[in-house]
Amino acid sequence: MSKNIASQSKDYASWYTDVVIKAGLADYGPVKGTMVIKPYGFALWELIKDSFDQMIKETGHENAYFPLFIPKSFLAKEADHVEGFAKECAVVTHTRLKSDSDKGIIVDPDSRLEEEVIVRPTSETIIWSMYKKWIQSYRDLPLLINQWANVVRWEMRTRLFLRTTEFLWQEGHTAHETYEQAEEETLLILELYRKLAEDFLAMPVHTGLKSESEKFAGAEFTYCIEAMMRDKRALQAGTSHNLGQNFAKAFDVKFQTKDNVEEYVYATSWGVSTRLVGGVIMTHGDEKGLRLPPKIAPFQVVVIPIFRNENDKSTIQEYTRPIIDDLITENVRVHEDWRKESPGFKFNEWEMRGAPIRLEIGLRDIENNCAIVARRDNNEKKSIAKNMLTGEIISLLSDIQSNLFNQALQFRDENTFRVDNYDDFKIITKETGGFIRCGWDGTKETEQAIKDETKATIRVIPFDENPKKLVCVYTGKPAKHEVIFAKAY
RNA sequence: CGGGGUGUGGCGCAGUCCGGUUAGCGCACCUGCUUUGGGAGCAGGGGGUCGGGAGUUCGAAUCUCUCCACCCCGACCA
Repeated sequence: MSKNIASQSKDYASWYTDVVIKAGLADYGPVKGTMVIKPYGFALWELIKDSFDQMIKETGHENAYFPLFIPKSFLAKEADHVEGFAKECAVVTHTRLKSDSDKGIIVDPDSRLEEEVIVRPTSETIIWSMYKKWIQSYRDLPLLINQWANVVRWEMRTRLFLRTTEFLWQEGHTAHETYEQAEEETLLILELYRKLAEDFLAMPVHTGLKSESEKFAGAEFTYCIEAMMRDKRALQAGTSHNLGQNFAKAFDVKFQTKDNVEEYVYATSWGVSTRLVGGVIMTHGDEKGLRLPPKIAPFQVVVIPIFRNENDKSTIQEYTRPIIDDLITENVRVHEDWRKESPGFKFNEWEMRGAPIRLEIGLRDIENNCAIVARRDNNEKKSIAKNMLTGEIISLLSDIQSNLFNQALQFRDENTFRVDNYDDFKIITKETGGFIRCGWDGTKETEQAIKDETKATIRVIPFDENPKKLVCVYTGKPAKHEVIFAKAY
């Protein structure tokens, strides 16, 4: 157990906050609910971002940027959409401040805007207002645009990375000729999200459909990836929406088909956010702090030199230089820690910060022509000959990557329960925690009743569902779907 | 928005009940020396409108009033 952070098993919430702050990922901003993403945390986000950016570019998407400010009236054009976001919109009503002898600086009442402007909580409306200008013919389709941006949702309760007033994300907005093409796009992106989560973040996810009540405001269908955190709660890690013609109709976006018929465009939108960083922390972290999957770790290898004096220091520098150069040549992200702190202090600190591999090099190793390699995922530590180091480290990194995934998968499986009666359901939600796989009669009423009584919600109707022969866990009627219930973030 | 709590160097706290020296402790920070293979030691040093305002008093971190901020727990959310 670490000296500086709360115990994960005893106080999960404090553990999480401690790790985020003390590992240097983020800090609180001065406005309630805002956060500063510090360099180490931002490097982590950038690696996630770059991985996904490459995936969408490979599948024909292009990046663009739309404005932060949206006319208030735009939001109202799609009924469900406005309903979903109205309660959490930041609104710009004035454009000037002025100094006041009593109160210092005040909002200048003369600067009130005629049409108030909202800060985007998401960009469907402004993007579709533009798509109307850009789309006339089937030749303009599909239109596959993504943007990396910040959005603002004025939340009541916030938590670093998981729910902040302002957060960073990507939002893809595509336009298609047919419903089928939109559906295909929605599922393609969901698959990329699965890949991002599982292959890069080493975070196993369930893929599937959201229930009617959990879907995005304005969507026909919402698909999602859903992960289990180490406190056994669920985290929605990404969503992909088939918007049908809802926004096309709201913004009057029509195109001419090959047959010269006018038709509304079919749309999708999809997003993942900095919440993924929270997911990584809560999927892999342990009592010592973070454990970062090598593919997204800002520093895959941290070199800790062990020296007594300036003389030792230069000897070690000389010995270490080619080792590091070799790793860098192989595209390994290396960090050297030459600070004055003691080696023990650095060991603990880099363990807390989740560096996958620590490379210890002292005079003793130079004598033996080797170095000590310690892995964060399972605490193994061994001496490796100098000429074997690069190869060994590269294979270790991929080993750590898959080990973290397997550990997380095993944890999820151990905490997933198949249940066929409501008594067991209640016991698990109340005492055990975890995912519950069970039958559901498909009604809103049942879903709501279960939520009210147990706080568990339908996280996902998984693609691999098999509702035949199942009964609804609540009503006992034949199940329409097999679903996963859990308490969620 | 309801319930609870906390505001004192950068961080964490003591002191507040019962007013009275120069507001104290730990961590962090700076300097020097000795250390360095699992969170180093010693010595010296810097840093405070005690959340803001008003009041009571010879005297307020401490008592009164008031405002503000933040945190935790509940209803909504990527």
